[in-house]
Amino acid sequence: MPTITEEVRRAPRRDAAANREALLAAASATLNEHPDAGLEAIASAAGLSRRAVYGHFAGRDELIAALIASGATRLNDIAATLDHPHTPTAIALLGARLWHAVEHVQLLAAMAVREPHVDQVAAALAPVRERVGELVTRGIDEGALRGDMNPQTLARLIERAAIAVLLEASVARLDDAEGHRLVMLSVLGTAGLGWREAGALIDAAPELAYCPAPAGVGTTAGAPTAAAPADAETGEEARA
Amino acid sequence: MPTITEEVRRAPRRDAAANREALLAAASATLNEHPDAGLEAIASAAGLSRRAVYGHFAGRDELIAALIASGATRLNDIAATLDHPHTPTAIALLGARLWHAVEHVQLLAAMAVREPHVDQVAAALAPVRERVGELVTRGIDEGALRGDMNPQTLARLIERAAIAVLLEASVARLDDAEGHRLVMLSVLGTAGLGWREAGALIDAAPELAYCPAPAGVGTTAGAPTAAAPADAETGEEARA
DNA sequence: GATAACTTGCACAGCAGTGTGCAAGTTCGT
DNA sequence: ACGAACTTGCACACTGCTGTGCAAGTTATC
Repeated sequence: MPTITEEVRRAPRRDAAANREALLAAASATLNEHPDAGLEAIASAAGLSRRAVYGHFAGRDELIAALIASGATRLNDIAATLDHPHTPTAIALLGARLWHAVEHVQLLAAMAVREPHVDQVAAALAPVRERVGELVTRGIDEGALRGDMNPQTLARLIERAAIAVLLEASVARLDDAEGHRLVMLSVLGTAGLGWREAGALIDAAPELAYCPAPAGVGTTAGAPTAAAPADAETGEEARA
Repeated sequence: MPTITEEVRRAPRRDAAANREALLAAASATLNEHPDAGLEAIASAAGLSRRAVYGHFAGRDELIAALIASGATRLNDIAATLDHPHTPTAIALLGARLWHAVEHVQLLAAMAVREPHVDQVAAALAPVRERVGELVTRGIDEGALRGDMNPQTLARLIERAAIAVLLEASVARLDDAEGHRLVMLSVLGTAGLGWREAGALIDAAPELAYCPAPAGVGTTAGAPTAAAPADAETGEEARA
């Protein structure tokens, strides 16, 4: 007897939650290709009508807000559950991990420039920024990272370097292994390491080696023309 | 007697051209802060009414198109009138030169992500891309740049590294000298040089030294609340 | 100072998107 | 199979922008 307040109410239908997820997934996919896509496009990509969206979200902004929150959580988790005694390795590792969340990064990056959401993205991503800031400061103190610029600035540049590769991934058709290595190289280069040094570091550290996709899921960068349900890809699975 | 076809027509008023320039300048300033600003905002920033805009441009898109074209010309010129036997120096120099055209780069970068203009920006910027591609290829062949990635890819990453700094300039308040050095460091780092190596290179090459603003013009990054005419900045001056 | 060039203000049409209300349908849970 | 949960389709109001027409004003130029 699930009394909510004082009324006997039937449990919500299971497909409702499923549709909500479908909407989020479709929104993620659609907005990655057309960041200004309307609710119509998103809804129909999820196999629903525009009207149905308002049954799950208060409106467009709330839908996107949920998307941002979910993406940011993912990225923040990545940054939080990560460390390595050798700071450059830690930073490369961070880049590599981000590679496995490309779509999220791409989406967040797109929204970080679209007016209603700028502040929200910035706020939601504060933890990662914080973490990167720590790593960079530590690295500079150890003399393991470049000592010729402000830690804050360096942190932002590293962040942008990573994003640059992840965005480039959509243009140039990078396969998983390429992308994996490229983010690390780019990030390390920005961090001050010479290219041979960076390459050697990556090849030496087993943690940084590329291990092919765990299952058959496949982190596709080029999206499937939308309209593909693509269920479980919003907030699940996280293993080393 | 200025007969155009067969009618005697008075020469166009001089202030019309001035207003056109004012519009372009205002648009540049306004769009740099609010990339989605409407014609109303732009026009009034230029001291004109929205209606007057249509006397100079067919519409919003054409106004922006003009802006893009002008900005791209500037950047293409920079890339064209530039070379140095030492490839890394050439690349650093390119970065440094771009620093003196921050506003243009910022604007172009913003428009390169706004739907109606994506293709146009890409097309207009082809020459710079071409040039960067040449330099990178040359550098790799010489062994002066990193040899661990596709030239095309490296070129794009260097491009993005430069843009990253120029965008960061708006956030962190970088003064001219800082920015100048930072772009070069960032670009060289992405190109594969270690940070000490890059620093040494910059300090050694007199071409790369920062020489303060030529006149009292000042390439301000933080915009002057718009409404500033800022006349000659469309397509002039190019020296070695 | 006449006159064309240019600006203004307003009114209007149009478009694309959002958010709502409601009646009718479909589908899941019990 | 009943009923609630959920979806649909349509209609509508509303917002914020673009683009146009026109009459009346201002201003540079001849």
